[in-house]
Parts: sequence; C-alpha cells; structure tokens
Amino acid sequence: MEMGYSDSGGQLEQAPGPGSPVEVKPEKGIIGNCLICGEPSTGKHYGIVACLGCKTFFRRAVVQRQDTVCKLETPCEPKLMARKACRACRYRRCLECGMSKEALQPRRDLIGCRRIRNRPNWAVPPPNVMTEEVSKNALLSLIERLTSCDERIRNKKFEILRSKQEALGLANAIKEGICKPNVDHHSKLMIMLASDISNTTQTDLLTLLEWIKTLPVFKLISQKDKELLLKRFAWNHLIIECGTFTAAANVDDVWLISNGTCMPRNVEKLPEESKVAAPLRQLKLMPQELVALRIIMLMNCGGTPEYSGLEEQTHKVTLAFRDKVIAALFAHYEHIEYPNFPERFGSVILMTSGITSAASAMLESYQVMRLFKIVSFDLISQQLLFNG
Amino acid sequence: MEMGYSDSGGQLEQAPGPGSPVEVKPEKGIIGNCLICGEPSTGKHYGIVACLGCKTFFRRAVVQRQDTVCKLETPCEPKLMARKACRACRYRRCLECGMSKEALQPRRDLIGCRRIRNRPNWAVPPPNVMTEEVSKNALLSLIERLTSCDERIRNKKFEILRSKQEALGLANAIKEGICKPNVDHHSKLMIMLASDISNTTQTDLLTLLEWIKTLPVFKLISQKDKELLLKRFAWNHLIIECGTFTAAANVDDVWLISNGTCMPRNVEKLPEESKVAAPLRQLKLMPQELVALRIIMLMNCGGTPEYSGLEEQTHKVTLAFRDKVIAALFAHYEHIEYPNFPERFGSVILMTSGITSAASAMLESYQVMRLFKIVSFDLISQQLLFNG
DNA sequence: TCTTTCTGGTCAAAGGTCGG
DNA sequence: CCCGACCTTTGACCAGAAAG
Repeated sequence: MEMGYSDSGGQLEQAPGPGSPVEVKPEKGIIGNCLICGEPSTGKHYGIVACLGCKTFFRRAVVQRQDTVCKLETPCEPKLMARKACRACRYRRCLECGMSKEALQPRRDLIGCRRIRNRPNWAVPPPNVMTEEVSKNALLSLIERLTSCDERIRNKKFEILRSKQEALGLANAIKEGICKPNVDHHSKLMIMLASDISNTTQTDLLTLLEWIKTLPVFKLISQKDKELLLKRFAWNHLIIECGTFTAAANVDDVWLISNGTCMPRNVEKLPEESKVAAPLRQLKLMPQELVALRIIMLMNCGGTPEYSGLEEQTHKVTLAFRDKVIAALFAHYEHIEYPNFPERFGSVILMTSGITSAASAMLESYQVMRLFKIVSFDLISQQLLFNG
Repeated sequence: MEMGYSDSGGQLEQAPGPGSPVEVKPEKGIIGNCLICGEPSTGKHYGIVACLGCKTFFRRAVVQRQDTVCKLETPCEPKLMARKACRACRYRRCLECGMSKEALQPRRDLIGCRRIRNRPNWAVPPPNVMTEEVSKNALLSLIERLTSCDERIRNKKFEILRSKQEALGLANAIKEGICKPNVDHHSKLMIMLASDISNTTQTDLLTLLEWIKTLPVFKLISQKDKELLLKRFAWNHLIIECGTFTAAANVDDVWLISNGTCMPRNVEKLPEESKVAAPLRQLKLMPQELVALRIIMLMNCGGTPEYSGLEEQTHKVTLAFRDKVIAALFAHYEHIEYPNFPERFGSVILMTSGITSAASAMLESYQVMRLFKIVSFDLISQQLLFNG
C-alpha cells in the first residue's frame, strides 16, 4: 500500500501527490514478494514470505474465526488479487500458500505462556495427539516436498524449451488465430511440428527421468522394474504435461505441446487427447494435486504382483508409497480446509481414465508419424515410448 | 461483517444528544478544522485534514465520476460554504485543498460485508451441528438405500440365471479342473459358451436397465441423454458384473461370466479383461463401494458438457449426484470407522481405469465373435453394446 | 550481549452501511 | 436519489521474545 501517513503527522508531510518523490523505495529490507498477494515483503510470517497485510489478516482470521465460506457461486480467484478477494477466499489462499496456524501463539500477556528453551509449552500436546500431529505434519511436509520438486523440475524444463521458442508468446499467437489450423496450411503445420514434437517429447521424457530420481522409493526398486514402471507411465506423463500446459494456456480446441506449438492431428476432428485438457482446465489442479496424480498413476500397478508383472518387493513398496501420497494429499486438503474434498479427490482421480485413453490415442498417432517417417524420435523416446 | 454490533448496540454510550449534559465536550479526538469546509475534523483523509462528510463525498466523487462541470455561470464559491456548493465545485475544492485520488484504495469485497436490510439478527442462523448431523445421516441412508437396491436387483439376476445353471456349482467344478480350458476341448468350450454369452449378456443388460430405473436422478434426464449414458456405461457394467462374480468365485486364471461358465478367449493367453478380476478380488469391495463405483462410472461424463456431448442440465445433474454419492461413501467409511479410508477410496476409484481398458478388450473380442457369427446377440445387446 | 527475526498489539485511515 | 454519522477492516509501525 502506498499510505503511511501515520508517522508523518509531526513533520511537514508534503502531501504525496501523483508524482511524489516519496515512493522512491530504496527497498530497505525487502527480501522478496509476498507469496499470497505479490506485494513486496520484508520477512517471513507464519512460515512463508508474506507482506505485513497478509500477516495481520491471517492472524485476525484465525483468532476471530468468521466468514468461513465464500458467498459467491463462483469463488473469487485470489491467486492474482488476493487483497481484493473476499475474506473467506483470501484466508483459504493463505492456507494454500502454506501459512501455518500452528505458528500463532496464544495471547502474549497471559502469564505462563512463555516458551521455555526449545520447548513451546503453549502447545503442550497430550502424547496421543502428539503422534497424530506429528504424522499429519510429516504428511504435509511430504506433499510440500514433492510439490516443490515437481515445480522446480518443470520450471527447468520450460527454461530449456524457452531457448528455442517463447512458449507463451506462441500460445498467444495461436489464440489470436495466426496459427489456427485450417485446411490451407495443414501440411505446412505438420512439417513445422515434426521437429517440435520430437524435441519436446525428448525434453519431457528427460524431465520425467530427472523427476523420478527425486522420488525416494525409486531407490528401492530394481532396474528392471524401474524400466517397466517408466514405460508404463511415459505416455501418461506426456499427456499430463501437455494437458496441463494446454489447460493453462486457456485456449480452446487445440492441443499444445510444451513449447507452445499446436498439434492438430487432422483438420476436421480434434485429436482425442485434446479432450483431456478441458477437464484439466476446469478442475484447475493445484500443484499438490498435480504431483499426487502423477505419482498415483506412476505407482498404480494393478492388484497383484502376478498381474502387474512386477517383483513382489516393488509391488509392495510402490503401493505403500502411493497410499502415503494419497494420505498426504488428504492431509493437505484438510490443512487448507478445502470444502468437500472427497468429491474433489474423486474428480482428480477420475482424470486417470481420461488420461489413459488420451495416452492410447497419442500412442496411435505418434506411431503413425513414426512409421511414415514424418517424425523421427531420438533413442530415449524410442526406448520409453515405442518399446524399442 | 455481521458481528461487531455488540458494543455499539449493547450500550449506547455515545450519541450525545442535543440536550446531553456533556454538550460542552472538549470534543475528544478533534484535531482541527476541515480544510475544505471548516467543520471540525477528527482526522486526516486522503492526505489532508478533512471532515467525514468531505471524506465520503470525495470518495464517491472519484469512484462514480459525474457532474464534472458547474452549471452556474458564475461558479459557486465553495471556499466559504463548500457543503452548499454544487458537486462539481465541491469536488474541485477537494482537489485544490490537496486531497489525493491516489489514496483511494481498490474496492473491497462487497460480498463479505453485505448485511441484509433491517439489521438481521446478527446471530446469523448458522449451519449448526444439527444440520450437519442431519446431512450426515441423510448421506448414510442414501448409500444404504442405493446398496440395498443394487443387491436386490443383482440377487434377482442370479435367480434368473440359476434357472439355467447352478452358477456357483459350476464355478466349483471349474476350480476342480473339470472344465479347465486346454487345447483338447477348446472348440467345444467356445460352442458351449456361445449361448451362455448371449444369454448372460442379455440378462446383465436387462438388470442394468432395471437398476438405473431405481436412481432418482435418471428421472431428470432426457431420453436422448439417458441412452447416451447407458451406451457409455454398458460395457463397464458387464465388466463390473463379471469381474465381481469372478472375484467372488475365487478361481485363478479364468474369466467367468455370470452364469458360471468360463470364457478363455484363447488358450495360451488370458483375455485382457481377466486382469480386472485380480484387483477386485484383492480389494474385496464392500457392497457400498461397489454401488458407488458403478454410479461414479455411470455418472462420470468428463469435464464440460461440450466434451461429454450431454445437455447442460444432464451434465450438472449427473455430476451433482456423483459428488453426492462420493460424499455418501465417505460418510459410510466414517460411520464404520474404516481405517485409512482415503487410500482405500483411491484404490477403489483407480479400478475405473482397469475396468475401462478391460471393457475395450471385451468389446473387441465380442465384436469378433459377433462378426464371425460365433455368437448372436439379441436386440437389446445390439442397441446398447454395438451402437446398433 | 548484541543482532536478527518474528511475534502480537496498536491506531490512523481506508471502505461500507443505512437512516435521514 | 445524495449525504454523512457511524461502523468495520486494513496494514505500517512498534515493542518485546526467542534464536543465533
């Protein structure tokens, strides 16, 4: 905010006009931008980098619990304008960004509430609650860790791809119709896409390899089973990546691959896989859901070891991890007080079937392109995708 | 905000009326005179010392800018009587005195602060424990009702089929190897199965029709959409029915159809659809989960009406019912204190993808049998399964 | 002990409300 | 309608407590 008149009461206070020199901020102490609303922030509050406004807002919201539900039918979108959203949604965003209620202390001026060294006695937890609290926290930090890994790697991927093209710029161009598929330059588009497809596919797969290395369970799995799981997941990975990218670009009726080019398989009919983008866009998967969905699909290896073709050990370990991630996602839902999260979770999981069928459609169309030498794939793609 | 009246409404400590004994008050809080109109002021507003009236006037003038020009030939003289001047001139005086438009903040949310007219009972009738309890019970009875309907109809189906064969008896026979498929009587088996397949398929589909009639939402859906949903679900229905039956029979390595005969598509390789039985057996779906799974798959119609091909109304209604059933299943889990039910629910939902792919495999193999006239299907099967 | 970092509290000054 | 007294909400600043 650009006020701050309060202190200046004594001084001459030269009414800060439009072009006032006062706003020359030497950014004293600014350590970054508020995760919640984007304003400059001078420090961390309740666990995350946040501005003073969001800090105070959060404290008040927790202390005097009120307005817990948004009164709009379509909840406000606090992501870009947290400070203008309604209180319920702003509070929800605080939680989503990771502010922790546990960091709130009881009233300061009550005697006996001081922390003794290293031991917050203001949260003297009964032993049973303690363990439950601990496991909740462990789950929360698990999902946070997984999410940040996933985002870090994905950002890196876009960094790599940007060296070739400005992804969003091209996406916008498409939106404005420059690249809109039509009969006239259909074949031209395909030629243009040939290199794009093999390029982004390779980048996506390398990203996949890098990502699974960050999953601790994968260290417990034999090389053979690793390959099996990877091959099983690779197409789904491509669909999820392209799907979220397409959904984020918010364009209709085209299917974007990660560098922003569009891929119409034919003119009159959109490819099957573009259908998955609509649910993705509508659900607006939060990062935690996205990573959970990916892990669930990667680790979903049927009912029994015999049928999944995996070793007993692998089977047990992956299923256990999958269950843990599901539990972690639920802990996250509860933490951010997401309303009706069972239904939400159901919708998220149900995306798997759409993704699977989109993946087979993609396999089919890529297979054709490969056989007819329209696109040539590198070694890693051959191995992971075409059973090469 | 709907609270905060307590202090003002409780004791009317302020509002000193004209005849109040404290009329000569030193006016606590008065810090000077309004620069604009000369009235006493309690603080600074928009950069200058101003009274409440000028403050609110200025905000409104900026927000809804109107009356920007004075209608008098000789402009009013707002210096001495700002409050009596026309709006244009009063606004001009505000600016001349140094009020700054930049001090205006973006609109706050209207929703969170709106009060209904006439000062509602600020003990807002809350969603208290009672209603929550009621809705829990409503959900529990919903899932119970659905479950018993489902079971009743399925029992009836077996009753019908028993008139032909003793289903479980034959299943046992298979377990003991009498009917185990091998090369020698492969063709004999197929011939035997031809009538079985068409027969049980028909029975299963009639059962399906009877079942969906028990779902109240289906009354709200147009005939066209009903057919669409049914056709979409029919194969999945067959898989679920056969799958649970096979799983219950607890035999390995065969795929049973509902009358207890086994259906090996070829000898050396088991049909794709038999893979779904293993997860079903391992999960041991409880009846509530089974019916919830069926409804979820029946009502799962993608993200948007455009993509699902359904009418807007249908789309909304089915999704709402699906969500309600999910909530009901969760209520059931909580009711029976099932441990780790989120993971359990995840596993149940994840069966959808196995069922879907088994369904396409089944479609393929039945299609072959139909084309080569190995099996002839009745009218209803033709319509629901083969787009006839 | 001194500094850093984060806590809760404060209050001037925003915005909204609803009889007049 | 507009006006403005009155109310709630906001956030920059402050002092104090833990941690280093």
